Amino acid sequence: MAVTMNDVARAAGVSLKTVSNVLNDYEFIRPATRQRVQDAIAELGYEANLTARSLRSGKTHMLGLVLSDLAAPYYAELASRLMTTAERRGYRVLVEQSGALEANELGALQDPLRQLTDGLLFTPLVMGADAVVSHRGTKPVVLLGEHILGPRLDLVTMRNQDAAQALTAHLLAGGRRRIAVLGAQPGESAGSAGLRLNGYRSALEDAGVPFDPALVAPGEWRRDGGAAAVAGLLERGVPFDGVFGLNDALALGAMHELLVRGVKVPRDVAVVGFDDIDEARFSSPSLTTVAPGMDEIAERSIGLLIDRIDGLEARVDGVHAEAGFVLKIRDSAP
Amino acid sequence: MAVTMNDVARAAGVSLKTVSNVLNDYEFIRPATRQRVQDAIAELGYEANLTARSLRSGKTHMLGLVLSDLAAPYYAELASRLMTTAERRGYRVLVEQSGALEANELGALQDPLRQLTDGLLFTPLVMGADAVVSHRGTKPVVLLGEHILGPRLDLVTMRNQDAAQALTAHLLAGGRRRIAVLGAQPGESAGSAGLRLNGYRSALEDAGVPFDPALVAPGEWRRDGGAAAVAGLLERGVPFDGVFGLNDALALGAMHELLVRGVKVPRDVAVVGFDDIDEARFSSPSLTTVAPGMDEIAERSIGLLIDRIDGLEARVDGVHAEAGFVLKIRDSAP
DNA sequence: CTGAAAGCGCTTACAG
DNA sequence: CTGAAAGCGCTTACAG
Repeated sequence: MAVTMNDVARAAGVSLKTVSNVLNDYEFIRPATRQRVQDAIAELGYEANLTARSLRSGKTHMLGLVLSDLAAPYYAELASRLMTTAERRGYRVLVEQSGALEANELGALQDPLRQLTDGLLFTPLVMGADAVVSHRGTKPVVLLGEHILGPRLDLVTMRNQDAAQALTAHLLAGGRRRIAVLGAQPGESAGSAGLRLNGYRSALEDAGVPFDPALVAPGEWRRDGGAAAVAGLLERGVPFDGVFGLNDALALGAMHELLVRGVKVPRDVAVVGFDDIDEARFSSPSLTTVAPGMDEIAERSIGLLIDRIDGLEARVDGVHAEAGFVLKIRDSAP
Repeated sequence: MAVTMNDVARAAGVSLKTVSNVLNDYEFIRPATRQRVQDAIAELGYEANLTARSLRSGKTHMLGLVLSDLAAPYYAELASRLMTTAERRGYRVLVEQSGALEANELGALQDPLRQLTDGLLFTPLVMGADAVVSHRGTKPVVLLGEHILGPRLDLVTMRNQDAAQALTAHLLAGGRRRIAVLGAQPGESAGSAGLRLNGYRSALEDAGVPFDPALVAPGEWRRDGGAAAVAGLLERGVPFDGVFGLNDALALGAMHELLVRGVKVPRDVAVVGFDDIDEARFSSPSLTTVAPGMDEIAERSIGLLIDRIDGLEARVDGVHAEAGFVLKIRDSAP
């Protein structure tokens, strides 16, 4: 079998505890003793057994990450960054996909696999705040996004409303007056969709442009959802000269559909998205969008979660953090 | 603390072993006994401690997945599918990014974290076969992709050469004669790049078109790599009427760069990629590419790895599996 | 069919 | 500064 701490202790002529002390950087060890132990470790090629360590210590140094779909570009980029950030802090990330199904979101929260993590980064798309609070268990949970806002929940988010308002204002400044919104219900006011829609409405109001619910088209936040939503508007004969996809995937799908149907972008219709995924720089035309501070979101959510795990952050109320955003003006809406 | 098996045993009036038997679906238990145990489990809300189970059994029911970058669309889509497939078989996937750096690839292979997995899916981009063989350790490793071909290594791959040949033949049939290749060195013959380049050359040969090394441009397999590679060709004044991006990201980046510079696609230059990522359907123009059987790759690699773990697959030589491919003709190269 | 015991490889009070 | 002992919560031979 593998080399154990016992083997190391025997080889170094010390007790188990002393080996453990060396391994855990305990301060008060005689240098000579420490050296003997380290030599024995090197010679035997000893490697700590992580499972045994977890069983005894109750710590795993893993963080869970629950998101709807890792194949969605925004989540893929976010997950990649979260993993890099966590690694720098000595943690690994275990990803789970919920498919944006309420049963799976609840399942992820109650999954026995949470035993293998010290805390959870959770992006609930359908679960309500109360349900999260009552099922989150005893380990720290930090929410990403904003479907859910509960005073008792930690949350790291982006400036959805302000960024959406800035995007819409940009379209209005370019002379657009009938701006379709893709990915929301007309009356929606909660969650990322609702907040972004609010921002859109504020910008309209500021410009004295009336809100037309006929311009709001629901759709899955994917490329095919954007294509279908814009196709629906065209087929219903709703006139528009701008499109705001509530995320880049929606906007890119919509842009494709417009171009296929011979509608020129941006001449006939200007298009903007939200997220600034890498693809936005390389679409044709390139996509005007907003960069929601993904690095900051990754940094702060990992930091907050680890602080909760370590007990460095002990506020009973939820901590709320919000990243800054940057408008990215490109060719789809110059 | 949490409810343990001991608590359950006491509540049910049986021994620890009997509880364990019930939990592990041991066959020969008196129905009444099983019932009493199950009632106790339900009543106490007992949940098995996965760490303790792993420590004792040596199994974790986790698979490692090492890839270069989770934010790359092909890998994001692959990882998503591998996770779904593994879950159906009772396994979870722990992802690690190597950044395509040899040190990180080696690090992933030797990472203590491998203790937490029963086997590894590994996509080496720079490591050689010998290095993998000598550092893979004792647990099963299945390779994805083909930078590496060693008779002693399990490998699940795609038909790189045949698919590349079919794509190139399609461009040739459309009358293109000077087809640039992005993402390879002119003399490359190993790895995905080499195999795809071989396919390209076979198709040229079949058509009696001479191979021109000046048409082969290296570049990172990303959108920006494709844009830079095609810009280089244009600036060097190399004439071409077709572009084969060795993956979709390269092709999409190149297409963007061409369009920005006023080169019409497909009129002036036809563009094809490789992978059939979701984005390929929604670019403008949509991208002609090849779907390399990702579902099949996910299914077979997970299946093979689990068979190795369970000892159901015991061949000493590496098992090699190859998924089928489908050409996707779209507007960038009709 | 079920039980009592050992042990997976660590960390953690408790002594000294 | 270091040691001997207990124990985290399971599974696994070994008996019977």
